[in-house]
Amino acid sequence: MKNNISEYLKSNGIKPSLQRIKIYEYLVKNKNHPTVDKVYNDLVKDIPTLSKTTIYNTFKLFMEKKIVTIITIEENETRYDADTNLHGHFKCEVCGEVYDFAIDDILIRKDILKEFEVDERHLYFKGKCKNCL
Amino acid sequence: MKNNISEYLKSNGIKPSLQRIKIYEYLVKNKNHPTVDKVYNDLVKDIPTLSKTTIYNTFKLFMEKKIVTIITIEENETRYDADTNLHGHFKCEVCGEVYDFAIDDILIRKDILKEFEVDERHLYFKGKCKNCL
DNA sequence: TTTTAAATTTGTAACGATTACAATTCAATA
DNA sequence: TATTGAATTGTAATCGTTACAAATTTAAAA
Ligand SMILES: [Mn+2]
Ligand SMILES: [Mn+2]
Ligand SMILES: [Zn+2]
Ligand SMILES: [Zn+2]
Repeated sequence: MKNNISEYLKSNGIKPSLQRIKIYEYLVKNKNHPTVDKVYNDLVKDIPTLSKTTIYNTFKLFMEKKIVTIITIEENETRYDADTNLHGHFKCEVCGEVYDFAIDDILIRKDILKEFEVDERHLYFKGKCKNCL
Repeated sequence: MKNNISEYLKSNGIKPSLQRIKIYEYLVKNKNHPTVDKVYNDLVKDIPTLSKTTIYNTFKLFMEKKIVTIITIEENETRYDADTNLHGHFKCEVCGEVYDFAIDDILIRKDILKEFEVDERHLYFKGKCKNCL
Protein backbone atom coordinates (compact mmCIF):
# COMPACT_ATOMS: atom_id res chain seq x y z
CA MET A 1 0.00 0.00 0.00
CA LYS A 2 2.57 2.56 1.08
CA ASN A 3 4.76 1.49 -1.83
CA ASN A 4 1.84 1.89 -4.20
CA ILE A 5 1.29 5.42 -2.95
CA SER A 6 4.95 6.23 -3.26
CA GLU A 7 4.94 5.07 -6.87
CA TYR A 8 1.72 6.91 -7.57
CA LEU A 9 3.12 10.18 -6.24
CA LYS A 10 6.30 9.70 -8.26
CA SER A 11 4.31 9.03 -11.42
CA ASN A 12 2.65 12.40 -10.86
CA GLY A 13 5.90 14.26 -10.43
CA ILE A 14 5.76 14.43 -6.63
CA LYS A 15 8.74 13.43 -4.54
CA PRO A 16 7.32 10.98 -2.00
CA SER A 17 8.41 12.26 1.39
CA LEU A 18 7.10 10.60 4.53
CA GLN A 19 4.66 13.44 5.16
CA ARG A 20 3.32 13.44 1.60
CA ILE A 21 2.85 9.68 1.63
CA LYS A 22 0.99 9.76 4.94
CA ILE A 23 -1.21 12.66 3.91
CA TYR A 24 -2.18 11.10 0.61
CA GLU A 25 -2.68 7.71 2.25
CA TYR A 26 -4.95 9.34 4.82
CA LEU A 27 -7.06 10.90 2.12
CA VAL A 28 -7.41 7.62 0.24
CA LYS A 29 -8.42 5.73 3.37
CA ASN A 30 -10.73 8.40 4.79
CA LYS A 31 -13.29 9.10 2.15
CA ASN A 32 -15.25 11.51 4.32
CA HIS A 33 -13.66 14.60 2.77
CA PRO A 34 -11.65 15.81 5.74
CA THR A 35 -10.55 19.35 6.49
CA VAL A 36 -6.91 20.31 7.06
CA ASP A 37 -7.64 20.38 10.76
CA LYS A 38 -9.02 16.84 10.74
CA VAL A 39 -6.05 15.51 8.80
CA TYR A 40 -3.65 17.28 11.13
CA ASN A 41 -5.24 16.09 14.35
CA ASP A 42 -5.30 12.49 13.19
CA LEU A 43 -1.86 12.35 11.58
CA VAL A 44 0.00 14.20 14.33
CA LYS A 45 -0.46 11.07 16.43
CA ASP A 46 1.70 9.22 13.92
CA ILE A 47 4.10 12.06 13.12
CA PRO A 48 4.50 14.15 16.28
CA THR A 49 6.61 16.77 14.51
CA LEU A 50 4.00 17.34 11.81
CA SER A 51 3.11 20.94 11.10
CA LYS A 52 -0.22 22.21 9.85
CA THR A 53 1.67 24.30 7.32
CA THR A 54 2.99 21.11 5.77
CA ILE A 55 -0.56 19.92 5.19
CA TYR A 56 -1.48 23.20 3.53
CA ASN A 57 1.68 23.05 1.40
CA THR A 58 1.06 19.43 0.50
CA PHE A 59 -2.57 19.92 -0.51
CA LYS A 60 -1.51 22.90 -2.60
CA LEU A 61 1.03 20.69 -4.37
CA PHE A 62 -1.47 17.85 -4.79
CA MET A 63 -3.93 20.32 -6.31
CA GLU A 64 -1.35 21.60 -8.77
CA LYS A 65 -0.57 18.03 -9.79
CA LYS A 66 -4.31 17.38 -9.94
CA ILE A 67 -4.34 14.29 -7.72
CA VAL A 68 -6.77 15.83 -5.23
CA THR A 69 -9.74 18.15 -5.58
CA ILE A 70 -10.96 20.83 -3.25
CA ILE A 71 -14.50 20.90 -1.92
CA THR A 72 -15.92 24.27 -0.98
CA ILE A 73 -19.46 23.89 0.25
CA GLU A 74 -19.37 26.10 3.33
CA GLU A 75 -17.33 29.27 3.15
CA ASN A 76 -15.41 28.54 6.34
CA GLU A 77 -14.67 24.85 5.83
CA THR A 78 -12.44 23.65 3.01
CA ARG A 79 -12.37 19.91 2.45
CA TYR A 80 -10.24 17.69 0.24
CA ASP A 81 -10.96 14.61 -1.84
CA ALA A 82 -8.60 12.05 -3.38
CA ASP A 83 -11.32 11.07 -5.85
CA THR A 84 -10.80 13.32 -8.85
CA ASN A 85 -13.51 11.76 -11.01
CA LEU A 86 -16.65 13.82 -11.52
CA HIS A 87 -19.15 13.08 -8.78
CA GLY A 88 -21.53 14.98 -6.59
CA HIS A 89 -21.37 15.79 -2.89
CA PHE A 90 -24.24 15.88 -0.49
CA LYS A 91 -23.83 17.75 2.76
CA CYS A 92 -26.25 16.94 5.56
CA GLU A 93 -27.14 20.11 7.39
CA VAL A 94 -27.93 18.16 10.56
CA CYS A 95 -24.91 15.92 11.12
CA GLY A 96 -22.49 17.75 8.83
CA GLU A 97 -21.39 14.63 6.95
CA VAL A 98 -20.42 15.01 3.30
CA TYR A 99 -21.44 12.05 1.15
CA ASP A 100 -20.56 11.16 -2.43
CA PHE A 101 -23.14 10.46 -5.06
CA ALA A 102 -22.89 9.41 -8.68
CA ILE A 103 -23.85 11.76 -11.49
CA ASP A 104 -25.09 10.30 -14.72
CA ASP A 105 -25.06 13.58 -16.58
CA ILE A 106 -25.46 17.31 -16.32
CA LEU A 107 -27.68 18.50 -19.11
CA ILE A 108 -26.84 22.00 -20.24
CA ARG A 109 -27.49 23.73 -23.52
CA LYS A 110 -24.74 23.01 -26.00
CA ASP A 111 -24.24 26.64 -26.95
CA ILE A 112 -22.91 27.27 -23.47
CA LEU A 113 -19.90 25.12 -24.24
CA LYS A 114 -19.08 27.48 -27.07
CA GLU A 115 -18.87 30.40 -24.69
CA PHE A 116 -16.68 28.74 -22.09
CA GLU A 117 -13.76 26.36 -21.94
CA VAL A 118 -14.65 24.19 -18.98
CA ASP A 119 -11.79 22.83 -16.87
CA GLU A 120 -13.61 21.79 -13.69
CA ARG A 121 -17.15 20.82 -12.82
CA HIS A 122 -18.46 20.92 -9.26
CA LEU A 123 -21.83 19.88 -7.96
CA TYR A 124 -23.18 19.71 -4.46
CA PHE A 125 -26.52 19.31 -2.78
CA LYS A 126 -27.57 20.16 0.74
CA GLY A 127 -30.31 18.76 2.92
CA LYS A 128 -30.84 15.91 5.34
CA CYS A 129 -29.30 12.47 5.16
CA LYS A 130 -31.14 9.22 5.83
CA ASN A 131 -29.75 8.93 9.35
CA CYS A 132 -31.00 12.36 10.29
CA LEU A 133 -34.49 12.20 8.81
CA MET B 1 -38.65 50.21 -8.71
CA LYS B 2 -37.81 51.14 -5.14
CA ASN B 3 -41.46 50.75 -4.23
CA ASN B 4 -41.52 47.34 -5.87
CA ILE B 5 -38.56 46.28 -3.78
CA SER B 6 -40.10 47.61 -0.63
CA GLU B 7 -43.24 45.61 -1.29
CA TYR B 8 -41.25 42.54 -2.20
CA LEU B 9 -39.30 42.68 1.04
CA LYS B 10 -42.50 43.16 3.02
CA SER B 11 -44.13 40.20 1.31
CA ASN B 12 -41.19 38.11 2.51
CA GLY B 13 -41.47 39.26 6.09
CA ILE B 14 -38.63 41.78 5.94
CA LYS B 15 -39.09 45.30 7.20
CA PRO B 16 -37.87 47.49 4.34
CA SER B 17 -35.33 49.85 5.86
CA LEU B 18 -33.34 52.16 3.61
CA GLN B 19 -30.26 49.96 3.88
CA ARG B 20 -32.14 46.76 3.13
CA ILE B 21 -33.84 48.29 0.11
CA LYS B 22 -30.58 49.63 -1.29
CA ILE B 23 -28.75 46.34 -0.71
CA TYR B 24 -31.44 44.25 -2.36
CA GLU B 25 -31.79 46.75 -5.19
CA TYR B 26 -28.04 46.60 -5.74
CA LEU B 27 -28.12 42.82 -5.98
CA VAL B 28 -30.98 42.88 -8.47
CA LYS B 29 -29.27 45.44 -10.67
CA ASN B 30 -25.78 43.97 -10.46
CA LYS B 31 -26.06 40.43 -11.64
CA ASN B 32 -22.33 39.80 -11.41
CA HIS B 33 -22.58 38.06 -8.00
CA PRO B 34 -20.82 40.67 -5.87
CA THR B 35 -18.98 40.10 -2.62
CA VAL B 36 -19.82 41.95 0.59
CA ASP B 37 -16.81 44.14 -0.04
CA LYS B 38 -18.00 45.09 -3.51
CA VAL B 39 -21.49 45.92 -2.30
CA TYR B 40 -20.07 47.97 0.54
CA ASN B 41 -17.64 49.97 -1.58
CA ASP B 42 -20.31 50.83 -4.12
CA LEU B 43 -23.17 51.57 -1.73
CA VAL B 44 -21.16 53.60 0.77
CA LYS B 45 -21.05 56.35 -1.88
CA ASP B 46 -24.84 56.60 -1.58
CA ILE B 47 -25.08 55.93 2.15
CA PRO B 48 -21.97 57.39 3.81
CA THR B 49 -22.87 55.99 7.22
CA LEU B 50 -23.22 52.43 5.91
CA SER B 51 -21.45 49.76 7.88
CA LYS B 52 -20.08 46.52 6.51
CA THR B 53 -21.68 44.72 9.43
CA THR B 54 -25.06 45.85 8.16
CA ILE B 55 -24.39 44.14 4.85
CA TYR B 56 -23.43 40.93 6.62
CA ASN B 57 -26.53 41.18 8.82
CA THR B 58 -28.75 41.92 5.85
CA PHE B 59 -27.47 39.07 3.71
CA LYS B 60 -27.92 36.73 6.66
CA LEU B 61 -31.53 37.87 6.96
CA PHE B 62 -32.09 37.61 3.20
CA MET B 63 -30.70 34.07 3.29
CA GLU B 64 -33.02 33.08 6.13
CA LYS B 65 -35.96 34.46 4.18
CA LYS B 66 -34.61 32.70 1.12
CA ILE B 67 -34.63 35.71 -1.20
CA VAL B 68 -30.90 35.47 -1.93
CA THR B 69 -28.53 32.56 -2.36
CA ILE B 70 -24.90 32.30 -1.42
CA ILE B 71 -22.23 31.34 -3.94
CA THR B 72 -19.13 29.66 -2.58
CA ILE B 73 -16.77 28.85 -5.39
CA GLU B 74 -13.50 30.04 -3.91
CA GLU B 75 -12.97 29.46 -0.22
CA ASN B 76 -12.00 33.07 0.50
CA GLU B 77 -14.62 34.85 -1.61
CA THR B 78 -18.30 34.61 -0.75
CA ARG B 79 -20.67 36.00 -3.31
CA TYR B 80 -24.41 36.61 -3.29
CA ASP B 81 -27.14 36.23 -5.89
CA ALA B 82 -30.69 37.60 -6.00
CA ASP B 83 -31.65 34.89 -8.49
CA THR B 84 -32.85 31.97 -6.38
CA ASN B 85 -33.87 29.76 -9.29
CA LEU B 86 -31.67 26.77 -10.02
CA HIS B 87 -28.92 27.77 -12.43
CA GLY B 88 -25.23 27.15 -12.85
CA HIS B 89 -22.28 29.48 -12.33
CA PHE B 90 -19.18 29.62 -14.41
CA LYS B 91 -16.09 31.26 -12.95
CA CYS B 92 -13.39 32.36 -15.36
CA GLU B 93 -10.01 31.67 -13.81
CA VAL B 94 -8.41 34.42 -15.88
CA CYS B 95 -10.63 37.47 -15.38
CA GLY B 96 -12.44 36.25 -12.27
CA GLU B 97 -15.92 36.97 -13.62
CA VAL B 98 -18.78 34.72 -12.51
CA TYR B 99 -21.35 34.07 -15.23
CA ASP B 100 -24.77 32.42 -15.07
CA PHE B 101 -25.75 29.54 -17.25
CA ALA B 102 -28.98 27.61 -17.65
CA ILE B 103 -29.26 24.00 -16.53
CA ASP B 104 -31.71 21.76 -18.30
CA ASP B 105 -31.33 18.91 -15.88
CA ILE B 106 -28.99 17.08 -13.54
CA LEU B 107 -29.28 13.38 -14.16
CA ILE B 108 -28.67 11.37 -11.04
CA ARG B 109 -29.76 7.88 -10.15
CA LYS B 110 -33.20 7.90 -8.58
CA ASP B 111 -32.20 5.77 -5.61
CA ILE B 112 -30.06 8.63 -4.39
CA LEU B 113 -33.16 10.69 -3.76
CA LYS B 114 -34.33 7.98 -1.38
CA GLU B 115 -31.24 8.40 0.74
CA PHE B 116 -31.31 12.17 0.98
CA GLU B 117 -33.86 14.93 1.36
CA VAL B 118 -32.48 17.60 -0.93
CA ASP B 119 -33.06 21.24 0.01
CA GLU B 120 -30.50 23.01 -2.13
CA ARG B 121 -28.68 22.25 -5.34
CA HIS B 122 -25.50 24.03 -6.36
CA LEU B 123 -23.50 23.70 -9.54
CA TYR B 124 -20.48 25.56 -10.77
CA PHE B 125 -17.90 25.17 -13.48
CA LYS B 126 -14.48 26.71 -13.79
CA GLY B 127 -12.36 27.49 -16.82
CA LYS B 128 -11.88 30.30 -19.30
CA CYS B 129 -14.54 32.60 -20.64
CA LYS B 130 -14.86 33.64 -24.28
CA ASN B 131 -13.20 37.01 -23.66
CA CYS B 132 -10.15 35.38 -22.14
CA LEU B 133 -9.62 32.59 -24.64
C1' DT C 1 33.35 10.09 3.49
C1' DT C 2 32.91 15.04 3.83
C1' DT C 3 31.05 19.22 1.73
C1' DT C 4 27.69 21.79 -0.44
C1' DA C 5 23.41 23.02 -2.29
C1' DA C 6 18.61 22.36 -2.94
C1' DA C 7 14.28 20.75 -1.32
C1' DT C 8 11.25 20.04 2.39
C1' DT C 9 9.43 20.77 6.81
C1' DT C 10 8.50 23.52 10.66
C1' DG C 11 7.03 27.43 13.85
C1' DT C 12 5.59 31.99 14.23
C1' DA C 13 3.68 36.07 12.72
C1' DA C 14 0.62 38.37 9.63
C1' DC C 15 -3.51 38.60 7.04
C1' DG C 16 -8.32 39.04 5.91
C1' DA C 17 -13.03 37.73 5.85
C1' DT C 18 -16.49 37.00 9.07
C1' DT C 19 -18.68 37.22 13.61
C1' DA C 20 -19.65 38.88 18.42
C1' DC C 21 -21.00 42.39 21.03
C1' DA C 22 -22.15 46.71 23.05
C1' DA C 23 -23.37 51.43 22.00
C1' DT C 24 -25.98 54.43 19.19
C1' DT C 25 -29.58 55.73 16.18
C1' DC C 26 -34.05 55.14 14.26
C1' DA C 27 -39.06 54.17 13.98
C1' DA C 28 -43.42 53.19 15.82
C1' DT C 29 -46.71 53.69 19.36
C1' DA C 30 -48.94 55.47 23.44
C1' DT D 1 -43.17 63.94 24.05
C1' DA D 2 -41.69 59.71 26.23
C1' DT D 3 -40.96 54.91 25.82
C1' DT D 4 -39.71 50.79 23.79
C1' DG D 5 -37.89 47.61 20.54
C1' DA D 6 -35.67 47.10 16.14
C1' DA D 7 -31.98 48.25 13.16
C1' DT D 8 -27.55 50.11 12.38
C1' DT D 9 -22.96 51.07 13.49
C1' DG D 10 -17.99 50.67 15.09
C1' DT D 11 -14.71 48.03 17.35
C1' DA D 12 -12.69 44.00 18.93
C1' DA D 13 -12.27 39.09 18.63
C1' DT D 14 -12.09 34.85 16.01
C1' DC D 15 -10.27 31.57 12.98
C1' DG D 16 -8.73 29.47 8.72
C1' DT D 17 -5.17 30.41 5.66
C1' DT D 18 -0.79 32.37 3.96
C1' DA D 19 3.93 34.52 4.24
C1' DC D 20 8.23 33.99 5.63
C1' DA D 21 12.49 32.74 7.63
C1' DA D 22 14.87 29.21 10.28
C1' DA D 23 15.80 24.40 10.84
C1' DT D 24 16.03 19.89 9.05
C1' DT D 25 16.41 16.47 5.59
C1' DT D 26 17.86 14.72 1.16
C1' DA D 27 20.63 14.33 -2.68
C1' DA D 28 24.47 15.51 -5.41
C1' DA D 29 29.35 17.01 -5.81
C1' DA D 30 33.93 16.97 -4.42
MN1 LIG E 1 -16.08 12.92 -2.95
MN1 LIG F 1 -26.36 33.57 -10.63
ZN1 LIG G 1 -27.14 13.67 8.68
ZN1 LIG H 1 -12.48 35.65 -18.40
